[in-house]
Amino acid sequence: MKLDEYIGVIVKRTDLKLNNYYQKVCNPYNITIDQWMIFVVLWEEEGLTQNELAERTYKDKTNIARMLFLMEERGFIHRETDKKDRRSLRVYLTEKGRLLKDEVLPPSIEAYEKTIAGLTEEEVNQFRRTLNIIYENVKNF
Amino acid sequence: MKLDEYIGVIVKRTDLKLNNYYQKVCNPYNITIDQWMIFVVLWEEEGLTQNELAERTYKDKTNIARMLFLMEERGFIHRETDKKDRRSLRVYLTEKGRLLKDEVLPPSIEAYEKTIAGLTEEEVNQFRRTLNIIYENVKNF
DNA sequence: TATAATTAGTTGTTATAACAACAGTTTTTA
DNA sequence: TAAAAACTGTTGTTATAACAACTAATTATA
Repeated sequence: MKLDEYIGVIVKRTDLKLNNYYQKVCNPYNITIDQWMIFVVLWEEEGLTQNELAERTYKDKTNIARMLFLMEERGFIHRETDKKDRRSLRVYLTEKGRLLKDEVLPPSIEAYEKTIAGLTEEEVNQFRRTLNIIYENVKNF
Repeated sequence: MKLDEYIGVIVKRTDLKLNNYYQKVCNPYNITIDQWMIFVVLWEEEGLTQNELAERTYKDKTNIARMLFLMEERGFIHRETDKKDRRSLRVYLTEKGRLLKDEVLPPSIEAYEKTIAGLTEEEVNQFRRTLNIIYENVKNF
């Protein structure tokens, strides 16, 4: 079986390019693509715990912790210990982090449009469905 | 726009799980999933240069060099300077690397089957086509 | 043919991914 | 209610990803 026939290989190949592309969209704002993911979540809802952020971004809590450390250091977010459960840290945007939304969101959406250029809406939906089946097939291994 | 709506995000999410899955298939043989990719290429054709390997695995030549360094250290491959072009290193499997093929290939193919479980052949083909369009859309940014 | 440009691979740096082990806190349960 | 179990986040480690800067070898060109 040739390398390209493995679904994992072509998904990874595409993921890397998508990453590069979205990273370039983020570069003018000096954020990484993974920080961008955290921002997209926080722009919708602040005050999540690190665990909740990890779930929503499909990332490991270990790595989320380190990303948030960098984002805090750079003044985009701050973290507060939950009063009721002192194990949890709740994550809030700073003014700097909030202001980024209006700058970063338009080019993000534009990038999305370019990603699906040449595809019909039905093709995109079918793609999402199939990708989801594949995700479900492998997620518990 | 919600995080999950971005194609890049759901592709990455699936890629990570696929990676985890294939890594678990590789674990019994003490190789990483990225080393597995290099093996799959070398089992088909030895004597490629590092650049050629980088192209075929869609990886950066910098990273390929470091992966091959580890694989050489662990006795899976060896590298020989090309006689005609002394800049190039050609990569060959050792006996240890070659013997791995019969062990690793069957579970790899089995993993592929599990990946596409519940999908028709046409759905898989359509998925490959759409993924390819997305890849082409973003690869040059 | 001497110099410039290109090519192949390496080294250094910053960031993410996964996993194991750990500390402190909270919840279960015996 | 005291001990055990579960939970939240951190630290340490190994490996990959991307990029810039570099060495050495080869090819192009003036």
